[in-house]
Amino acid sequence: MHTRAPCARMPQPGAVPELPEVETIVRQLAPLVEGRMITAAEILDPRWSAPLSPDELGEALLGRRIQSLGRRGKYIVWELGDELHLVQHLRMSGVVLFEPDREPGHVRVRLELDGGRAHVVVSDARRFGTGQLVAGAAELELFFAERLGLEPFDEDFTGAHLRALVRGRRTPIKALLLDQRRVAGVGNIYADEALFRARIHPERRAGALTLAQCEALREGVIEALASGIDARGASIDDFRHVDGVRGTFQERFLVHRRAGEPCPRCGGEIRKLVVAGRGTYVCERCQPRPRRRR
DNA sequence: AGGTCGGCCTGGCAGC
DNA sequence: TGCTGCCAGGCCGACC
Repeated sequence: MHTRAPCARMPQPGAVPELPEVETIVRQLAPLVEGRMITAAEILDPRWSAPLSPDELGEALLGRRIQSLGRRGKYIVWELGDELHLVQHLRMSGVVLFEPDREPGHVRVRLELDGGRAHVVVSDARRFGTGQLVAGAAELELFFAERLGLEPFDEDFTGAHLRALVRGRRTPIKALLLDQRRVAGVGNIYADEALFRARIHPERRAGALTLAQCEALREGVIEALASGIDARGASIDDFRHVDGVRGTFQERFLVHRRAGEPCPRCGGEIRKLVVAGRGTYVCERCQPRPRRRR
């Protein structure tokens, strides 16, 4: 049992890795693993390696040199040479640790690098995380093309681009933001923060947004994500840096998980709703509720 | 074909 | 105190 400062009003459970959390991991881990060789690979959970068996995936990783570590959406991409890639997703509770002081719980993967000079451990309490091999540069492109829209920091991610994405869509704007095929990397936390910044109600019909609102939303998404990266991610429950340290973005949430607290902009009360099946936090004074229509 | 919903999974919490 | 049950939530596939 490690000591943990008792935290008043600490919401549980939570924080899932989204773009800023994955970016934080990749930035920290890349210089520690790039150029190193995988000299042992132990996969302890067949769900992680599926459809390959743990042995098959372990075998494929063995003897590979890590060329580079990158991110696309919420995926971590391990480039292993000869156009082979390990595409890793942390899903709900995945954590990647480098040389952990203590053995963490729920270890699913253990990589030994350079004959034991370094170790990487993947821990994942809820077991949704995955690692799959994608062979070929074109195949990797296709893998992401089928699953992910533009990166929010791509220069083509503009208000006009968003306007084109939402056109004719009747789904709530929050559901659209959470759809990785439309916008890559935004999850529940950053969707709430981005919509608050843009003063748009999460239940607003996507297709009803004006160009000006799409431009504001683009700004909101980028500012929320950049702020999250700057704070090295949010740790409510599971998320940790590669050295086990917590992120700090949860301290900077404007509305997310702040039901009952005053809005930082107008002082009105922050409310919790359910939108697209997700806990959703909103200041309905700053983000006016859409009029009922059909 | 766009939209919605259930399943996967488990720690932690509420409720009794 | 200890047990049960319920919830979160990314992504995928089934369904309408």
